[in-house]
Amino acid sequence: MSPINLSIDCVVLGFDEDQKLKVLLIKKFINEKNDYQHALPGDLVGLNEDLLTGAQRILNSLTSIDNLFLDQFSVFGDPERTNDKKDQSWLKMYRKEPKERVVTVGYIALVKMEDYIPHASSFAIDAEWVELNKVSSELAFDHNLILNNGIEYLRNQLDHELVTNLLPSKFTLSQLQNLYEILLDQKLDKRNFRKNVSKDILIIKTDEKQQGVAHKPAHLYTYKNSEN
Amino acid sequence: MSPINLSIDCVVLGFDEDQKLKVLLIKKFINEKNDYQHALPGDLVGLNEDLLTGAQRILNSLTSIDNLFLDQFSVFGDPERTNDKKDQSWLKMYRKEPKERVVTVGYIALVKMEDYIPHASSFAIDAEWVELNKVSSELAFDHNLILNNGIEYLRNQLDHELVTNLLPSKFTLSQLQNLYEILLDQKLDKRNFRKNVSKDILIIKTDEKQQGVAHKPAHLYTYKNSEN
DNA sequence: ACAAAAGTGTTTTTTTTACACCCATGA
DNA sequence: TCATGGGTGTAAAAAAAACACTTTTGT
Repeated sequence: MSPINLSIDCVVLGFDEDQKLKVLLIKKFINEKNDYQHALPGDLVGLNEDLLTGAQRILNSLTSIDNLFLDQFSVFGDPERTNDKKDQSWLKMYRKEPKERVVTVGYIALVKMEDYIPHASSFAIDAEWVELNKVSSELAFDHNLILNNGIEYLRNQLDHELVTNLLPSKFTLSQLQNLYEILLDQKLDKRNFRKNVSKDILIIKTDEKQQGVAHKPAHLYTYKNSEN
Repeated sequence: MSPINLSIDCVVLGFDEDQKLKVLLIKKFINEKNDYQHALPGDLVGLNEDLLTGAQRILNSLTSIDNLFLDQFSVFGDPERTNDKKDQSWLKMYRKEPKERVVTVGYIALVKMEDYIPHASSFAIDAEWVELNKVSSELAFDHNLILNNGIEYLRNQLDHELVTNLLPSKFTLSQLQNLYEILLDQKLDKRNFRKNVSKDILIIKTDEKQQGVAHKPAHLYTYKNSEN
């Protein structure tokens, strides 16, 4: 019998029409008085469940979509990570052994927010997208740390395939650049950006153009997946 | 009660006079008939032990040196990873619940082999340095995978501080280059290598030279730690 | 004098960065 | 005709790669 519990916490990032990068947080009560706190969606790993499968299960149960990207980025094993008063308060409500240590594996996902229909899972009273710069600095457990680590990891992993997956199947280069800028939180040079994109043989110019925009319509591009 | 056990496995790399990169493996009996197998040094995490502390403890108990570098690189959580016949045979001898799942965190260390005095820990009948290309493809559990992942991670982490730590406090640039070549398993251009090194203000030329070599003696350099 | 490793610069190529104007459309 | 975002190329700078001969020492 080992008193170390293993959990997975998912940093689920999405972006939407208002051009903000958001993270999916759940809201949960930490006592009987309706006090609540926000947390990353996460849960204990199933007894016989592979970690990636577990991450997918947890993510899917919270977002009901297939993930576009899901990657393990770190383990958080500070023995004190669940000992904060608020965290203990919550654990006492939901876990048989609230004092047992929980080591958690961080997974990061990047999803199309428009595809997402949020529904809160068992102990979550709400699941909502929160702009990154509006995220409380007092998330449950060490979730602020996990979130920051996850974002940093993601920024190092960005590539055209991953990013185009967040766009409609036909997209403009400005949409793509804009998305990179949001994800990296950094302005990019338009001409240099297009020079790079043009070297990627998987990004293909279609015959179509934007319709009904009050300016010169942009060409639409598509990402050619290697299995196509 | 969670039946998931958490362990740490250390990929401890060292190199020595014969200019080979080696990994520290332990040898353990897998039955009563003196059949044995090799494995990475690893053990269960202490109940209340921080992961890095645990990695240091396990490494230290096996090598009796302070580590120069120790970094978490991945988690291995395949529920089947301990189910191989040989592995079960070993687990039956040493664990109360051999069928319980074990999730392991991979740590990588890089040490000066000359400082190392191997002594086998409890269940290890031997601890020895093995050349990388002579490592059995049948290490315990998923240790071949862990080893390969660790090496790849390490190669991406190399820098002058880390590498000079493996050398005597005064070293020649050829020694340094040679060490990079061993670690990267790749030849480097001498002039370009020295050009890079010369840009690093922490690598300092001393007044001394090699003594008693049958060729032009090389200058000795030293690495200036930021705390000096 | 020879063997062995030390030491040294220049050129080419590639990659990255900086930068400004005309175009097509809808309102 | 105007406002809006679309689209385009070149030059400079920086980084990376290729490449060969002379020097100093011990034997």
